[in-house]
Amino acid sequence: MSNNQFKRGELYSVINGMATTAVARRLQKNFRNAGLDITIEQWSVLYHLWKEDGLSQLELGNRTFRDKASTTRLIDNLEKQELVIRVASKDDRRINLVYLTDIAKPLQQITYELANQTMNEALSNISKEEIEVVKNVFQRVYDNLTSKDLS
Amino acid sequence: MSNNQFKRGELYSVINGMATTAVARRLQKNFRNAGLDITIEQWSVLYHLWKEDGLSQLELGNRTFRDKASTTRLIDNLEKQELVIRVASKDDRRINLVYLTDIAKPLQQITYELANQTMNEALSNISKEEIEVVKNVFQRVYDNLTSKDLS
DNA sequence: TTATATTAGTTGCATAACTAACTATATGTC
DNA sequence: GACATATAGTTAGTTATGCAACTAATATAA
Repeated sequence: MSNNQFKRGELYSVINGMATTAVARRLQKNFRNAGLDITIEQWSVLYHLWKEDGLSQLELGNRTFRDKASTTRLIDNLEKQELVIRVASKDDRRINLVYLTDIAKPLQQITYELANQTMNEALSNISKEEIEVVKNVFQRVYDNLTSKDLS
Repeated sequence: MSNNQFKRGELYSVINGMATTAVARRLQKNFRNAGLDITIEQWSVLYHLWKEDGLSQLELGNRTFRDKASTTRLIDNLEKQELVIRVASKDDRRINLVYLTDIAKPLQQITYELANQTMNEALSNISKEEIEVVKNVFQRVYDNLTSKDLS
């Protein structure tokens, strides 16, 4: 086992455990402290609906990197909290289009502010150039692992 | 909301959803294809025990970035699969020391190989310098969010 | 030395993840 | 039109996560 390989193994635990978990936990805590009763997973769905309302469940799953079973239950919970509603598509009745309710709409601004605030804390003392490298590396990692699928 | 801030909000979804999830899923798949019946979360615990056997549950939680409740249940499952055993410390009977069993020990080599192989796939075409930047950024993100705790 | 506080671990409750098997609707082919 | 196939979503089963409240053991302080 070469030294280079071992370093890559170490990187795995860095990537997967540490920083992203810390960011997620802090953002969740900031939501809670602000009296917002939503999870960051629910927020990730709302985030895409604020950008484009009325997406299908499958499209929401693609954009948030979830399989369809996970997406189903997240939307179950969002619907229970009356933040979204499912509407069967008229063109294709297999498809559920997901729409924001009037309860969800005003949450956009406050949650964006909390997310920005959290990222500012997380990324203070980190340069734009470094951020660009991270984004770029992550995109390429994603591409490396999804282009040729194993099944 | 400044343009810079918005970019940081975008970064959050990149960091948290995409690449790390893809790496975790691929590694899990590679374990399964090799006939290994362990989760990557269980592996993260074994990984630290292979480096240093007989850690306390709390110490294992610290090293794998989990709270003590999650650690308890992860070790419950590892114990059910007979991969580790709990031994009460003689010095302080509140403490459980966690030890690898003879079943777990031979898994080290094969899982390291699969992890390295997965990271090689994930990081092909990514330079050492870029990897260093990512590691460094993640360490600083973690430090930024854990030095001054909110509670 | 007894009362109080701290620490390590467990348990209950809720949310979320993935796989595999399932239902229902649409599409394609003969 | 009928049969096979593909697609969107749901459900069952298992594992994992976090918070809060709890127990048991140890340390501190009066």
